[in-house]
Amino acid sequence: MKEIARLADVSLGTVSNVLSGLSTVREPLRQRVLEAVQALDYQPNQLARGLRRDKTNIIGMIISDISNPFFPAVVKGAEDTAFKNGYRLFLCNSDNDFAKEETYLHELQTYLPSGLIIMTSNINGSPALADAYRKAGSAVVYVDRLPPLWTGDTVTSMNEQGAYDATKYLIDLGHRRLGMITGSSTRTNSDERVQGFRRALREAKITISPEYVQEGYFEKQSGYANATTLLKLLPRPTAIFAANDLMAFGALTAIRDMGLRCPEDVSVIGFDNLDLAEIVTPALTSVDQSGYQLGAVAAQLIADRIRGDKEPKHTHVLPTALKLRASVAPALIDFETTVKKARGKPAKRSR
Amino acid sequence: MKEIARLADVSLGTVSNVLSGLSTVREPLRQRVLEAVQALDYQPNQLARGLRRDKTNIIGMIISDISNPFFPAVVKGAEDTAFKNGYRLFLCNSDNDFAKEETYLHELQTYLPSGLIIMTSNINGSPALADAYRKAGSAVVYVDRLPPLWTGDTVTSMNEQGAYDATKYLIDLGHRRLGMITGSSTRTNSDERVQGFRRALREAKITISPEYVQEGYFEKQSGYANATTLLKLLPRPTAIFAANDLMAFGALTAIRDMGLRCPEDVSVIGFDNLDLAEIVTPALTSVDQSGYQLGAVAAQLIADRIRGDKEPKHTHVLPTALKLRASVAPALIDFETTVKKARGKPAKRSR
DNA sequence: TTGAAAGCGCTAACAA
DNA sequence: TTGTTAGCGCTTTCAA
Repeated sequence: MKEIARLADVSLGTVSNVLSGLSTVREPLRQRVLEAVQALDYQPNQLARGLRRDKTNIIGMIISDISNPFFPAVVKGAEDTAFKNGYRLFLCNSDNDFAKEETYLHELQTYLPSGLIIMTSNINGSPALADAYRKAGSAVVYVDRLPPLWTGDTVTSMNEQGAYDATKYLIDLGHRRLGMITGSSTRTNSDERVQGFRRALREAKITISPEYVQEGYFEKQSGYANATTLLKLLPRPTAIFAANDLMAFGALTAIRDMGLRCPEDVSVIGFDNLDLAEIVTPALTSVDQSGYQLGAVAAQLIADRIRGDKEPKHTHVLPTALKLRASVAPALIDFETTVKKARGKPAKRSR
Repeated sequence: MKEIARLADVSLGTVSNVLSGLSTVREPLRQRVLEAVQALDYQPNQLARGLRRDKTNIIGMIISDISNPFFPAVVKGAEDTAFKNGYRLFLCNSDNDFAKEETYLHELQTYLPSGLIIMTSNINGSPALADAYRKAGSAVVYVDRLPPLWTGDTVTSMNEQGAYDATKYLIDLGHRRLGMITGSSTRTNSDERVQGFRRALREAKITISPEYVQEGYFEKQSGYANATTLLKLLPRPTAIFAANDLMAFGALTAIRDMGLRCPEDVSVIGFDNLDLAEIVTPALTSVDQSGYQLGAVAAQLIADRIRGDKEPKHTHVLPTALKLRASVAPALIDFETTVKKARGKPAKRSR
């Protein structure tokens, strides 16, 4: 910057004013400065600028597991929107390791980012740290998974409704013995999906015993293992709703490995509508949520906050949509259940 | 930091010395400082530290497309290794947009990172910028895709050999009419895979006309489109080698959509050995490359460089391995070709 | 409208 | 062994 000042024969302050675009610098001077900037291929030192301004153009984004194929879309949405608004997205992958998440959270803050987008790996842990960001003047948004204690801005999908829609679809096709593979119970999005599943059952007056809802952890192997457990239950479920696509993929493999067929013997629905849902065989029916939108809305929220939005709290909930594919078929006429009903009803009446 | 100095009743310099761990501070003082650090939950301002030290603990990583499912493994490998060495990985996604890559490259540099790991989106563009990093004292490694003009450290997989192995495997199974879907020609890794393919053909004295090698761009749709083109050729290829798994997935769909069967009518091999290669139907035979290792080696290279490694140039080339799955079958006895040979040979002799 | 100068939080050279 | 101080590159008063 000194060099520029020398080359353009102005003071440091003038160079700064030109670069900040803010001030009232006379045109000839401005030109000289800009030429010097060009000539020297100057880039302002963001470290010094940030130190002085008490704020950088960084938006930090913490994600819990970059391997989960749902996340890239979220990152892309956040990235695009942040970039357009002049911010740079710095991604930190916590690898589902909460200690790592804390380290990143602590350290990232000392880079004085303008904002923080966080898909936490532990909904019980971070709000205190995130609050420190807010106190320091950074905008914070939780995305996808919300710690109950968090009182600030959030962006999520309609998890409950999406799960409800998927379950209702199965019920409408005649399925009565439904199984579900949930995500980890430390994730609110999983809980909401379970609630949607249960609401649909309740409305249809279907009761299932607890072992028909198995807890997984959002990964393929977990879908495989839990589907295997579900399919060994008697009576066997005719349909499985998995809380995400990865687990649904695992379920498809489990079904095949047990000598069963999807959808003839067991229907499967996932959640996320990953690109791959179309590729697997059979193509997977899935609840679509827009990861891109999730990220884009979060980044926009931060940009707005920085520009002075003072609303007490934004709570964005984005719509989902059921994508119908080949992994679901109508339930076969269910002899066993029919017989039981026939036996059961008189018994009920006789009370 | 001032507060700490006050609380521990020492000077700023002493606090700094304790925090840097370097100096000879008497134990009682050291304790007082550390207690104060605890009490105030102090985190050093990395902006100020970086500005002063002329270097931060950031390793920047630029990837061209976070949606490509091969990349997360690379990122994870880099992340783990960087973190263990005390560096923080900041990821920038250029979205295959070279202008964006340039912007990130320019701006990231002014954060004075210790290192830069780059999977470029354009092998012709960035070495000049990357050289600026080296001049500024940051270690730079190119991963996966290497600009020909780059003279520094690199980490890649054995693309040529992997492709050779895959092709030879097909040839050994009797395939003679082979098709290939390449990646974009601006990527060196794609070129190397084409070379491996051609070497195997050459060694087996198989010649194919140019239209049996179609140029794709590493995405699923591109695999679909190019496979469709290949399968319309006469004689139809009995096997297709795709330069990555995503394109191979597209090819599988194309085969099905044309009413053909894999592997009975057409065998398919991909490259990358994504997790999903096991999930698709039929399970995809693929050349495995370790993304995790690619990233880990790159990050280690940077850590070593920062610690003073002065070797002129490191060129790591990691092994690949062919993973056999259901998408390949032996070639059927090939009547058409046999007839041609029978006709051709006498003709040749008569010359 | 422009220039001079203080200071952001930290490190490192030097003095005590 | 500890304290003092200059200064990293920039922004932002304030004065000219």
